[in-house]
Amino acid sequence: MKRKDDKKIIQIFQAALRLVAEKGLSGVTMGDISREAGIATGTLYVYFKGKDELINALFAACRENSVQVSFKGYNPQIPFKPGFKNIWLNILRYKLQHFEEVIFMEQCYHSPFITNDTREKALQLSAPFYALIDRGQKEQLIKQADAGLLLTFIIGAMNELVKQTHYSSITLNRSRINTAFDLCWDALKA
Amino acid sequence: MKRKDDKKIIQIFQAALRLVAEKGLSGVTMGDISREAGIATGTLYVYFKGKDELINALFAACRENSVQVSFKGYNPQIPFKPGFKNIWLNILRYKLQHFEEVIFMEQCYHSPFITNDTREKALQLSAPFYALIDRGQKEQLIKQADAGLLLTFIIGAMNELVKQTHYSSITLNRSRINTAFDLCWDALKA
DNA sequence: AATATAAGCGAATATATATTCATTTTAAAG
DNA sequence: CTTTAAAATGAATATATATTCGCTTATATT
Repeated sequence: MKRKDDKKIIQIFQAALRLVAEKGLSGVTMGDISREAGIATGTLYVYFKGKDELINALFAACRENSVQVSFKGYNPQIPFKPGFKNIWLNILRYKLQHFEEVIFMEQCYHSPFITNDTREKALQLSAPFYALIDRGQKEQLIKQADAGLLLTFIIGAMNELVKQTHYSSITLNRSRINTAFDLCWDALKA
Repeated sequence: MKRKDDKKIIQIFQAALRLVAEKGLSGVTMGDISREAGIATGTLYVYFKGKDELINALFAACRENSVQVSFKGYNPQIPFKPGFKNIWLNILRYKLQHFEEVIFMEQCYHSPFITNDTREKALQLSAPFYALIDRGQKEQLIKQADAGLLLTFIIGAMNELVKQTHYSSITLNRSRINTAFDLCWDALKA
């Protein structure tokens, strides 16, 4: 007896991510994915019921992974601003290093592939971010505006930064990163 | 003899926009578009050589239109901040009223449909925005950071705001709009 | 009003893509 | 080492989609 190979799922996911970032969700076929992953097309159907399931599983995996990474090293003991910056940098680093995920998630949001259930579950994972904003507001450090609005601002700006960085191939050096963070912080601060 | 009908092109474009916003670029077929536009599938090919040309033409039209609208009412005579806010509001209004275009443009960017040529031309239309930032910097009103970075911030935050508004169906009332603008301005101001 | 010319049509065709399945390969268990 | 069950394969099939084309309809021009 042979066991399903977890490594193969990762191969499949990475192949799909690479291809979607390059050609968009509309331009990627099951055949493309299998070729890029170095397996036969039929094998995809051993791991996933079909294209829908594959895309939904990948979407969920990306979302979970990204939330996990964001709070790495976060400790509520340390003061808000450095703690916030740590998270901000975690997210930025992650998105720069996993550019394909940024594009994939963006493309997915308006595709018929993603089910409402998958969407819902992704949304629920945002809770820690709301809690973070809440802390900053309780400490009177950031504006008393709707947390959703503030998060929208932070994430929207960062996503666009990551995309612009990727296309322009301007290297995002330390100075540029700090400038970007200052823009973000000045926007938020009370 | 019968002439090609400009109104029909608009019908086709609007149908395509509606469908892409709903189902994503990957989920929209030529058949869908013709049905939604109320014409026969073959007629699409009277107006466009094929799907590629249709998508590229729509992309270019959206981009031109949005730049046009942005600077409506702008007058370099009036002080920078209200002039800037006017433009910011123009863009926000436009994006809220033409949500399908926001999604369509986003989806297109990473699709194999859009040619490099189309992409290039879209980029060139950004010149007036760079000029605007330049003015603000010369007047010492906004930060002396790279203009591309500042624009990225403004546009990224706004796009996300528009999307979040649409999904959450939180109405963006005057107070919320002003809060959002303040976030933006506080980020930029010197 | 007659004619010419292009738009408009949609079923038929060509093409691309997802999915299945009979067969082969792999590796765990006895 | 043999057996066995599941994974892996990829050509074959089913399905979906883009595109074409012979024909009809509309309307400018004479």
